[in-house]
Amino acid sequence: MKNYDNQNKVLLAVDCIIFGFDKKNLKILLIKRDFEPEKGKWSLMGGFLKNDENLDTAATRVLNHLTGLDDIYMEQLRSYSALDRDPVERTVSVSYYALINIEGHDTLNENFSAKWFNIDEKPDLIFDHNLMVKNAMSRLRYRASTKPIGFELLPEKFTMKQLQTLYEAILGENLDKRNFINKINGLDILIKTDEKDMNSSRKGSFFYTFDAEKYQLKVSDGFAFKL
Amino acid sequence: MKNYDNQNKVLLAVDCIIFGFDKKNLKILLIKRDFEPEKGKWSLMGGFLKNDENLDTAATRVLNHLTGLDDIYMEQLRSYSALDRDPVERTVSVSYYALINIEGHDTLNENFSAKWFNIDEKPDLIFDHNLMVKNAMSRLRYRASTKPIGFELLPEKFTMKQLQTLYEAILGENLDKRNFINKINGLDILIKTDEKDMNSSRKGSFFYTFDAEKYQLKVSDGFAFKL
DNA sequence: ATTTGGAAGTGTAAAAAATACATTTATAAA
DNA sequence: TTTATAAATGTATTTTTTACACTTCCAAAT
Repeated sequence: MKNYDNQNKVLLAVDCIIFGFDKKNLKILLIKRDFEPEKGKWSLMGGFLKNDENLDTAATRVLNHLTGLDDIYMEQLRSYSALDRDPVERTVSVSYYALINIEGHDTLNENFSAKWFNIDEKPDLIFDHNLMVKNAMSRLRYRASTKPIGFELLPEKFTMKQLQTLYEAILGENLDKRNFINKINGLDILIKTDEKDMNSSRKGSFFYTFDAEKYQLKVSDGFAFKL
Repeated sequence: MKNYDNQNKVLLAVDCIIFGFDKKNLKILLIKRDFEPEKGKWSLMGGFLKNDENLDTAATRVLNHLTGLDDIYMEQLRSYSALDRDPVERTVSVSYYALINIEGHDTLNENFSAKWFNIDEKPDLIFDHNLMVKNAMSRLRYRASTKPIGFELLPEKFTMKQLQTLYEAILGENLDKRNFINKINGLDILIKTDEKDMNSSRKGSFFYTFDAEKYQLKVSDGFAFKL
């Protein structure tokens, strides 16, 4: 047998839910369609799987094409295969989410009309993209409580307040400042620098950095991140 | 624009990780390939997506084809797309897991050489199916602790011991009998029948049933299953 | 009728984790 | 030097989780 004859092939796409954080709000990157159908509506950035790449590669390519960024945290979510999900042609799509530290990396490919939206001000999207975003949010919430992926969204140096604000945005609830700090400090994976952010207050607040090496060491000693 | 021209199409398959429980052991249903390549090796049950069905439908069809069963709990897991994962032809596969109450439902389609294996006696599988099973186990563990899916694997009436044995098999660890019972009873979603299972001991142990209605009511009141 | 063996059934104390909560401190600007 | 404002800090309480051992019930054997 040389190949699987007479089986239906299908168009396979990837769609990226791109999350970012600007020190205050959790954001999502969307593009405005400038072609039919649904011209003028907002959508996720996507692309078709090519014969010479796997899905992770395709998702990375699509993200890179829009943002120019490499080495971004991405994770496959799930497949969407409703028969009529794309009115143009039957297409199955696999969603991925990406976490971007917006700081400095806000230069987007001009060929797309892309825009960052606050997650709670997201416009209505085409096809089943609203559902994809909803599912991505729920995965993000889960992941953020079991892996320190939150740090992917922050600049190298961040304040406790920024970290807490980010987690509040992800979890969608307010957290008690003292309990939050106690818990984070208990994890023992942050380094307190001697620099201060003087923008937010007169007193200034210390910058921290995430200690990836220490984190990895702890993980290999059986430590499991749990926020 | 009528369709997406010049884009590569791909074969899309579903592969099913079929879990069962026989009152003692967590099991997985595998089929023996009677064609090349890898003839004689064990594999997951799978099939190709057809043009007129979505992935859930395809997975349900594949499962039904092998077991004759309908109305089985299935959940999509993830996609596997390595370029060389199937030596015959480039194929992307979406894995699903199913939970079957083996009790009485052990008649399998004779056209496949299918066999139930204890999960810890699983043979080596073809392609990337070992990885699929590993990932399915980890999803099963997570789901079993956040949704009462364990009950899908049990017959309508079951003893506390059977339920505990099942959860031990899923979680891969021994649980304290009293703590387990206290926790389950605390959930208040079981009905204690006045029948006893006289097979396991002279004293006999009471049968319980899962109260799906009560569970649904509690869920809509904001209750979240957490074991 | 009595004994026996073995799983079923049951509760509590201790430890750990999560939560609720209010005052002091540092600094720039007025 | 006063003031305004966010940063920083600790503890008591409640809830959850864990550890742990004896009694009960019944069929089978005597």
